[in-house]
Amino acid sequence: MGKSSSCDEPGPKKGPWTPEEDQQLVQYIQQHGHGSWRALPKLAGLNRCGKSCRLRWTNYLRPDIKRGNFSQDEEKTILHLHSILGNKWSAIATHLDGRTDNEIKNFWNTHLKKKLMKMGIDPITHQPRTDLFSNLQDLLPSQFQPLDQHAATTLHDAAEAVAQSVKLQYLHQQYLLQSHLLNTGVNNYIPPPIKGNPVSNSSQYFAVPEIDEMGQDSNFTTMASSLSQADKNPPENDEYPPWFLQYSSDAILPTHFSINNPEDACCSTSSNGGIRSSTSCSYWPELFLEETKTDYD
DNA sequence: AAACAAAACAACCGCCTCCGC
DNA sequence: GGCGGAGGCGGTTGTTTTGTT
Repeated sequence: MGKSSSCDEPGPKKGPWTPEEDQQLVQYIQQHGHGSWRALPKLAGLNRCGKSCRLRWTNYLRPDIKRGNFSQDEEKTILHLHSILGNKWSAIATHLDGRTDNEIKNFWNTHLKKKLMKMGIDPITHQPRTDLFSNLQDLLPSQFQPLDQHAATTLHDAAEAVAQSVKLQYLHQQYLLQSHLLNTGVNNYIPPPIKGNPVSNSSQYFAVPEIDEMGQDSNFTTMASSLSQADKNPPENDEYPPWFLQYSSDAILPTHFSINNPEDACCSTSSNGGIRSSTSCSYWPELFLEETKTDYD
């Protein structure tokens, strides 16, 4: 720590590399190998510090570097590995041929992080952003707070809140399933059976607003549709990533709301004068079970 | 077409770990 | 075991490119 390096000394050029410098560096390494990075600049006739040369070579000039946009598969791999490894860019890079840690890091910071946040997922923990839900609660008028006895009389606003909640859950579920799919290498993943009382397999249950705007792809739409089907070949519990199981046990659908507008959300509700109601959600395995409320009166 | 903003990317910096002495 | 040099890593900054008004 605090040691001087060749880069700390005054003299060596900094900033963007010129094509001539690139050529000099490539030529030297091709002929002699890089050897000692510290000694390389002098030997190659470059007015750069060794560290700068190493970075330029490993991040840009190396012949095996893959340029261009990240593919869907690469994106999924990064998401999955990041959920396990965190910001260990070099470790992640070892799983992606031709991609450098720097490139992956940049891609994460400029694309994936924002994408996850947009989906309501904390990019650090890969868990749902609970702050969104607490904010949602804050936004509700006081008469709609969960314990309020009269909340059920204003179903429309409550349903909107649930729809938001459900949408975020849905988007998160997409993410989990994509990650699981990647993890298991299964191309036609059929989720486990749905507990409770699935309402129907009507397509309306997949009409979640703004899915396309949130980066939905057609493959996943197909997979999501399969969620309403009967169990065919469910994976064993231990095949799920740990965070999937944890999330599944932490269903956060508000329990004192009722929905009277199923096409606005992914749930269906039967109600009894707005006082007693039940809500069934049909396509999140073990996540949205049938909720029956009887405590209002 | 110009100005400005946002996004993307390359490069730098400080710190850490490893390894030889 | 301690020290110091070299290389590596992750965070951050600076520059360039692209998009928008």
